[in-house]
Amino acid sequence: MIDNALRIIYMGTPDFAVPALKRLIEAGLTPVAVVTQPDKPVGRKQEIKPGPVAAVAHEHNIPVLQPTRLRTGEFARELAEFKPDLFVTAAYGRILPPDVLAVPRLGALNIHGSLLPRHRGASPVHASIVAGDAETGITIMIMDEGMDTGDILLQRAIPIEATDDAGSLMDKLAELGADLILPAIKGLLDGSLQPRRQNPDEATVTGLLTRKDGEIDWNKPAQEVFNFIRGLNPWPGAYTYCDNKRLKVFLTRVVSTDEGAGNGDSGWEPGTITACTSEGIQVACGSGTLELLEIQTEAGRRMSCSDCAHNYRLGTPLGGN
RNA sequence: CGCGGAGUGGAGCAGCUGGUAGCUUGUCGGGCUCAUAACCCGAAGGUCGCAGGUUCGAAUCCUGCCUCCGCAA
Repeated sequence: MIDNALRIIYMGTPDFAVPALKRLIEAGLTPVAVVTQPDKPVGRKQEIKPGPVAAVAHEHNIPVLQPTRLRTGEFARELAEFKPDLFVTAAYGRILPPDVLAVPRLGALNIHGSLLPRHRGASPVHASIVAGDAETGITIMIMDEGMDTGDILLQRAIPIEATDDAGSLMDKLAELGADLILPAIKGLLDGSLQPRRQNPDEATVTGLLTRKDGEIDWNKPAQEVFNFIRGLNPWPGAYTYCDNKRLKVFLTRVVSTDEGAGNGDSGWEPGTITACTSEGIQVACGSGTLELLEIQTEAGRRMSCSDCAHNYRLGTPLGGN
C-alpha cells in the first residue's frame, strides 16, 4: 500500500496518458495538480478543445496547468507551491528543464512506450512497428535531463501482433503503463526496485512524426511497407499519390514477399498496380507485392478496396510527385 | 470569413461546352463449366443532396442552403 499523503503532480497530454492517471485516482493517489499541453484548435472548424488528460483532470476537479513556456523559472516556482513529492509523466510532449526536475523530493517517473534504451524519443510506439520489432513494452524510468536516458526502474514486454497498428498498440501500452505505475511507485518508495542504467550502445532515437512522414516508399520490400503503413495508422496516417492526388492507405496485406513469387516481379516498377481483385488493389513493391484493402481519396470517404478496386487500372503508377 | 474537393440505382464512379440517365460491381432469375475474382443470357433497382432561378427543355448554367471529406493548424 502506498501512503495516500504522497503528493503527485501528473504530466501528460494525449490518450496514452489517460489510463495511468485514472489508475492513480482510483488508488487514492489523486494528483495535486495536472500539467498538460495548452489546448489547441482541432479540426476543420478550428475548435478549441481540451486534451484528453485535461478533460479527465477537470472531471475530478484537479488543478490544471498549461504553461506555454517551461524554461522561465516561473513554472518551476509554480510547481513548487504544490509541494510535490513525485512527478509522474506520460507523453507530456515537452522536455522538462533541470529546475523543474529538481522540484519533487522523490524525483520524476516517466512512463515510456518502448523497451528502453530502444526507441527513445517522441514516437516509440510507431517506431517499434515500423522497425518490425517482434515485441515492445513499457519502461518506467527515473527522469534525468536527457531525452529518455534515465535509469530504468521497471520494464515489461508484450508481443507486437501481426494485426496491431499504432492505435491498437498504443491502447495496449497505455493500459500496461497504468498497470506498472503503482508497482513502480511502491518499488521506488520502499527500495524494492533498484534503478539500473541504460546501455547507451543499444539506444535508438525516434523523432516527432509529422504528416509528411507518412509518404509511402514503394521501393522498400512489401513487408517493410506493410509495417510502415500500420505503424503510422491511425496517425499521422500513410499515403501515396495516384494521378497526382493524395491517396490515404489505412489497411494492407502482404501478398508475396520475395522476387520469385506472386506477380510483383514481372517487370513492374515499384508502386505499380499489378492487379485489381474483388478484395483489393495489388501494388508492386521493391520486392514482393502488397495488397491495399482500405483507402481514401481526397474527396471520398474511407472505403474498402473491395468496393473500389474496379475503378483502378493495371499498370497505374502510385507515388512520386 | 484559412485553402480545396465531393454529393448520380445497394456500393464505387462516368456524364456536367444543356435535348429521353450510363459504366463497373453487387442483388435476383436462368444457363454452362474439370477449373481460375469463373463465364454466358436476362431482370429488378435512380425524386441525378435540398430549395429557388434562367430556358421550349437542366444531372448539366446561376443563386442560396444542408451533409461529407482532403490540406493546413
